[in-house]
Parts: sequence; C-alpha cells; structure tokens
Amino acid sequence: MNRSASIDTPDQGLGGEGIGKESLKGSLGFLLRVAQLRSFGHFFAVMSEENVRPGEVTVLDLVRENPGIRQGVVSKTLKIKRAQMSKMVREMEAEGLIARRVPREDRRSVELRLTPAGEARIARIATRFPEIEARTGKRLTAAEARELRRLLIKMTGLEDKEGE
Amino acid sequence: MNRSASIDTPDQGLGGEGIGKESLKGSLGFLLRVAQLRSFGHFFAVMSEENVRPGEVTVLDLVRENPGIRQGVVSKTLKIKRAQMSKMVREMEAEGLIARRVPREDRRSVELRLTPAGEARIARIATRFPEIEARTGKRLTAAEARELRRLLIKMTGLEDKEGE
DNA sequence: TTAATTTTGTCTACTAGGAAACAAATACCG
DNA sequence: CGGTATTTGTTTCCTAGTAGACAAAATTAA
Repeated sequence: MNRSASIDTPDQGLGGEGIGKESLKGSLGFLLRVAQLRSFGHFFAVMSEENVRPGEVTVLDLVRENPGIRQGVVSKTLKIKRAQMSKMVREMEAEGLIARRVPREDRRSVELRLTPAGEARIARIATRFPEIEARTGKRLTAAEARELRRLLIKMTGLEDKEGE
Repeated sequence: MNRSASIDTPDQGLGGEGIGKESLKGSLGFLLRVAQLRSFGHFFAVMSEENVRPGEVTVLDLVRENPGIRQGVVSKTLKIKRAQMSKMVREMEAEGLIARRVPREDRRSVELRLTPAGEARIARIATRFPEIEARTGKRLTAAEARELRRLLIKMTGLEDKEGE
C-alpha cells in the first residue's frame, strides 16, 4: 500500500464525520459546484442507461434544433471549447450521427446537420429529458424552481447576449 | 487541415449567430452548468495569479478549518472521488503543504494537517476569497444572492446530511 | 475465535476537457 | 490591389477527474 505517513499516537483528530465551520464550503461557487454535480449525476445516469455520452447528447440536441448550425456556434452556445468540439464532432461523424458540410460562402467553417441515425437517437433520448429535469428539481416547489432558473439566468447574464 | 466534409452549395444554413428554440439549453441542468463554469472561471483566474491549483486550495481550506480531518471526509465533503483525492494529497505532501498521519485507532485511515508552509499559503490565498465571491454574485442584489444560496442548498439537500 | 463483509486508501487505466501552436480562409486597411 | 489581422477549425500535449480492481485494516456475523 506504500503508506509513507508516520504512525503515531492519537491526537484528538475528530473521529466522527462532523465538520467545523465553513469558508469556501459555504461559498456560492461551492454550492453551484455541488448543485451542478448532482444535476449532472442524474443526466449521466440516464445517458448511461441509454449507452450514450452526455456531451454528445447536448450537441445532438442543439443541432436538431438548429440544422446547419456552425460548429463554432455550437461550441459557444454549449460553452465547450473549440478543441473539444472538434474531437466530439469527428467521433460523432464517424458514428454516423452527424454530417459536416463546408459552405461555399465561408470555407473555414463547418455546418452541422443530423443524419437520420442522429435524429433517431436524439429523439429516443429526448423523451427522458423531463424525467431528468424533474429529478434535478425534485426538492423544490414549482415556484422555487422557477425562481432558481431566473436567478441563474440573471447571474450568468444569459438573457442579454447568447454567446459569451 | 484534413477536412473530409463535402463542399457543397449553400442551403439556408443560418449565417448569423442566432439560435432557435431551446430544450436542453433551457434546462436547469444546463443553467447550473453555465453558472458553475462562470463561477469557476473567476476562481481559476485568481488561483492562476497566485500560482496554485484550484483543487489544492479547496483542500487546504477545508483542512485548515478541520485539522486532523480524515482524507475520506475531505473527499466526501468536497465531492472529490477518493482516487483523485489520493493523488492530490500525495502531491501536496510532496510540496510540503500537508502532513499525513495514520492514527493508531484506525490504521486504514489518514489524518491530514497543514504544515506551516500550507498554513501560509492558504492564509495568503484566502484573502482573495471575498473578491471571488463578489465577482460571482455581482449581477445579483444581496437579497437575490441570499435566495440563490438558499435554493441551491435546498436543491442539493446539503442542509440535512453533510456526507453523501 | 474464525470467517465474511465493509471501510479506507491506493493504483492503473481511461475519458473529458483545456491551452497553445498551427493552417487555411476571410475580413480589414493602407 | 497587397499586406496585416482576425476568425475558424484542427492538432498535440497536458491536467483533472472517473471507474474498477486491489490490499489492508476494521467490523460484523457465525
């Protein structure tokens, strides 16, 4: 096990699980992290059942809603860096879920569209979105969930500008 | 550049940045993700200035507040998996920031304490926490920030049980 | 006590994601 | 027009984090 720590006499090291005061622990940033992890946990669990990767699903969903969307716009919208998006799109193309097309009017860019297989997959998975949403907000009343959504939108400034 | 996509005629692919309707994009999960990314961005920016890694800082902060805390408790509290915590602690010990000690009464576990160097580092960095917190909540009124905190705590169930 | 189970931490892959350097195409500016 | 700057996507390398198997110690059951 390769434990190099010293073995020593006790020392009132809190035996139980109790935690003392807080500082970062009570910060908004930490709470957001915990909330996001919990929410993602639900999402991930369902996507595992469906044998798909979470990231793929968000891309499929956005491309479905916006056929021909440029790859960079997907990237900005979903807050995924271009490098990562590039990899994902390559894999999804290889899986036959997505089609890339370089438009004549701007040959740097790439337009994305779903293949029929992609359409089928996202359609199947999308039926489970409400379930995930419900699980995420299950401890809140409807009014509270609405207020939480409003505060998050305000906090992030998402109302004003779409892309960063 | 190795572009294998077909080059073809236009096709009303939305040239602008505009996005259509929403589905996952308006979900609570996505909003939480965006909010968390923004918050983490502030945290990360400051930690970069201070030349420390964000993960380390959260551990230092928690150990400072709870000297002798067991590694697994840190892990549960910060929602970091044990494997990752194991690596972080090893590195932080190598950096001389943290001391590990195996208590006699449970020789599986490891108690963590800060070294003087660790104390010094977290003390310096902690002075910047309020700044980060302020930046995270800068678009909200004080009342809204308080309400957001309340809703996140309720949503995650953090009030009841510390662990899990 | 002995045997099975659980807890605790570690190790070895593997995945997701980010940063920086790059190339190609386009936009801007003189 | 010609040259510079910007945008867009890709590639390579690196870090953070996860999953799963494992070992050792402690706990529970028989």
